[in-house]
Amino acid sequence: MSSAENTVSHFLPAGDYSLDATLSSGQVFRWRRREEAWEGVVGNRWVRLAQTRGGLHAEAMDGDGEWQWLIGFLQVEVDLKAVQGQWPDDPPLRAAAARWPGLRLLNQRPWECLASFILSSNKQIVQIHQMVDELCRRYGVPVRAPAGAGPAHAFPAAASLAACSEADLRACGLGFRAPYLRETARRVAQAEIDLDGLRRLPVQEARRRLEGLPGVGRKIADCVLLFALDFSEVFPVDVWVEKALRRWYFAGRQPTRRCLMQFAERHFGPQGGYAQQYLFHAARLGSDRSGNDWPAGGTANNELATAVSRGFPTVQ
DNA sequence: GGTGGGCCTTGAGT
DNA sequence: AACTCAAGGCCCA
Repeated sequence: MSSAENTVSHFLPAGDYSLDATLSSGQVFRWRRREEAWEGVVGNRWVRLAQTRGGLHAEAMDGDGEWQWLIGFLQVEVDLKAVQGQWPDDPPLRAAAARWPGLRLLNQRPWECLASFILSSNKQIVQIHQMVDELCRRYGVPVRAPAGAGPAHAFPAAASLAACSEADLRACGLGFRAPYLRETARRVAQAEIDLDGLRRLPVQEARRRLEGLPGVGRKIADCVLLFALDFSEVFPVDVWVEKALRRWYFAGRQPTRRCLMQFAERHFGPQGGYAQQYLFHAARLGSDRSGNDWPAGGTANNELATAVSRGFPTVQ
């Protein structure tokens, strides 16, 4: 029992969980690192997380003693080695798994995930943080948190954002995304689309319905399918992942974007989403300011990785 | 029917 | 102080 500020503590065993890699890997946009811990809000609960020996230390406000809301979000019970065992055995994935042990996919609530990624278009991660924070501060329900703690608002309900004017949303810095978010919020609030119900559909149909929402194209639909709707095979291709694929799997060739998508779908398999997260992390963090590429000493690795895609047509 | 380019807002980084 | 660029979507040729 923590002595501070009426919080309760819980230990989540997980030998291979990297809080730093997971919470900073661009899946979620409102976690804040404070001292040696991470603070955020899951649903309507404030929580502080810290890496400890053999697992995670969680601290929340007094509750009913149930922690499933957090266990489910963090996916601590997923067997990471088993997931990686379903990957194809290729050098970039091997190297990424070795360099970022414990990088995990989270399981987000669909509405928050969808809304956040509508805001992500053509924005850097820090800017997405700012937009989401401002939306939560203005339109999110306050949640109980220790005095002076990090974010203390739930993510705004769809109905709350649907009730905003476009100008209200632009005031949060959304720019041209404001009307997209407003209209999508309206459709969700009025049950014109059932986000949770998409889980029961074939992936192509779920994707098609998401792409029918304004501000949602293939990339953002795929993020929601993977990060919130349990479609573990979905492989979102953004600019970073596209760079990674071209560099590490198609060195010296110029595949079309469509070709890359087909290769990814075929090559990475039923746990392709997890593979994508590692490649994304590697592409984004793996090259330093001097321009050195990753994996280090990459020539041999690149040749091996390129061999993986050898014979795969780069046109059509 | 698929592809490529311009445009859309904003602010952080340089 | 400009200027570029950023986990894209949309519209058009």
